[in-house]
Amino acid sequence: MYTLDMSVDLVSFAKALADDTRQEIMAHLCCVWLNVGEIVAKLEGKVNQPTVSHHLKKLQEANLVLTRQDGREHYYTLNEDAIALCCGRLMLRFAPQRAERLIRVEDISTST
Amino acid sequence: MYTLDMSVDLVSFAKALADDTRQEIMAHLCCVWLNVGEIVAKLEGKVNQPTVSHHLKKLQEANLVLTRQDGREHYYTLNEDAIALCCGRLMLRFAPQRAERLIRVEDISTST
DNA sequence: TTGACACATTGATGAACATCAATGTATACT
DNA sequence: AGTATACATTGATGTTCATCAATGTGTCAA
Repeated sequence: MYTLDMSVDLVSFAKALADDTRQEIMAHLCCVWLNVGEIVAKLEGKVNQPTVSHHLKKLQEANLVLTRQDGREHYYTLNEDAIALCCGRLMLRFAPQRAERLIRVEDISTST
Repeated sequence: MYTLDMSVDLVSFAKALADDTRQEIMAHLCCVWLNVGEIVAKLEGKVNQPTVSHHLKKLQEANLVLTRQDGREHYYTLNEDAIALCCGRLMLRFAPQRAERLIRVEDISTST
């Protein structure tokens, strides 16, 4: 059962997702831990390291990534629980008649 | 079964949601048809009519609202199908290990 | 401790965007 | 035809934001 205190408001969630580079980073972080250098490499010159760090900070502020430090290297991965919660709440709020057919409503808090 | 041609890419979807006023308008349009004047009234002076028209245009470009004209009045409501599709695809892409427990995967296109 | 490495932070710059007053356009009424 | 209504569009303005070069901070290795 998800509770509100681990949540993120839906505007912040949308803002965190509202950038092409950030979604590309997120796709690379799905189900795997990568450090910053590896992420920069995956982006193949599209952006530089400070830009990646900037986006990682934004994602962290939105609670969409988990962090682990190992020596000098900082590893990131997606916070699937938070993402699934936000997606579920988005659907409940803006597509409630579809949501009731698609998702396990009892697992998502319905309070605003 | 949803198909890709009615879809919206997930960055555009997020950008459409990435504004406080727009989400407030969307909340008012959930499961009900309202014309522009009624939406302006619901916002209680927060923004003016041109701003509401601007946001409605953005939502329409993102395919998140349906439109109907009746005389001089233009009515809007949420496009729940498109919203549910985008939420489902977001979950499949960024929280796949949660999505497989929560949603009817067979109803959502998995192609990129 | 000195040098190299991994990453974060700062400051500057240009682009995207929300907002509104003013105006345009289409519809309805008389 | 003429006026009023409902909404869209335009142009201007201030803000938010993505990006990068330069620099700072912490960690490892010799």
